[in-house]
Amino acid sequence: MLDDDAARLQARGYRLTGPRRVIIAALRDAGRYCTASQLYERLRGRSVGLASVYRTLELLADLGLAERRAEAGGEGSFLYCSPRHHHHVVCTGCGTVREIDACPGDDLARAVERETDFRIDRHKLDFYGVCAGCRTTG
Amino acid sequence: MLDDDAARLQARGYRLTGPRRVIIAALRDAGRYCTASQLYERLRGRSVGLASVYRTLELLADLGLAERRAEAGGEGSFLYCSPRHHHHVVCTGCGTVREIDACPGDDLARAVERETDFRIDRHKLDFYGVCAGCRTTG
DNA sequence: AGTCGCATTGACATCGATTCTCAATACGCA
DNA sequence: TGCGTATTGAGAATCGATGTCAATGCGACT
Repeated sequence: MLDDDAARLQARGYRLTGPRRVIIAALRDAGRYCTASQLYERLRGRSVGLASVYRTLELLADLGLAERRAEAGGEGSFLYCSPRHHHHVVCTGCGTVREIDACPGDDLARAVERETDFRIDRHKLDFYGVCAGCRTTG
Repeated sequence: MLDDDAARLQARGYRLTGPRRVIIAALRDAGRYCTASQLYERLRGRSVGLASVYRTLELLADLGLAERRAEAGGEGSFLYCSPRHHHHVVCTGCGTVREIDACPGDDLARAVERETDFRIDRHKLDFYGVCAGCRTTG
């Protein structure tokens, strides 16, 4: 787990416990959306309870270190991500997710404000495609 | 319910039943994300079963006429939307959602392809802000 | 390094959303 | 209008997510 994450946890008064270290590391290393039970499986033998996985994922989402998504089957899944503004590219082949800097920017947000008379605060953008590895592998 | 929706259902071999008409109309008129039980409540007295609400929402999502989202509390919610390419503006005050034409376009997608070596197929963009009504109402 | 308070944990109970089951119904076609 | 079959409603069953609680261990303060 990154020092930055540890600092972020403790800045909010949370303790840096063993289970949290392990869960966060597993989510970060996965590099894709994971469900609580997937992480729980991956951590078998490390004596981490399923409830702690849920609690930690919830905590990360609250800290801005993870993003929650709706699974097709209704199961919730989480993606580790950095707290700065960024967007994602998701490989529809293998599920890998990468953060990107590309951003539509304020110009488009202002255009939307003119079109709708909303005051825009933030936006969320995801790209879907096929990564280099999945293209060559077939 | 719109004729276009009916055509789309039947083009895929699905029957245009009473419950489906009612559920689709309710979702469309809501103009925001709705959970199955919210729609079920709204249809009390019309003898529509909860299971049918779930089944119809699933069907709409499959037909591209509804978009699924993860609720904070884990409950799934659906938004009626048109099958053409579009994006959304969500009011963080009242929950109203409007479709917009504004789009980052292919230029940004190509920039992402250069940055990541992914082959981009599609993207999804949501704006969040406050609508005119919620600004004046406070 | 030792002690102590309290946040956190694991195991299991519980809750609640979603799906399954199945006989009854009604849509769409001839 | 009649028939075959997809669809329905009701309730059971499933399974993801959260609550409970005594035991544990993090970290602040000596």
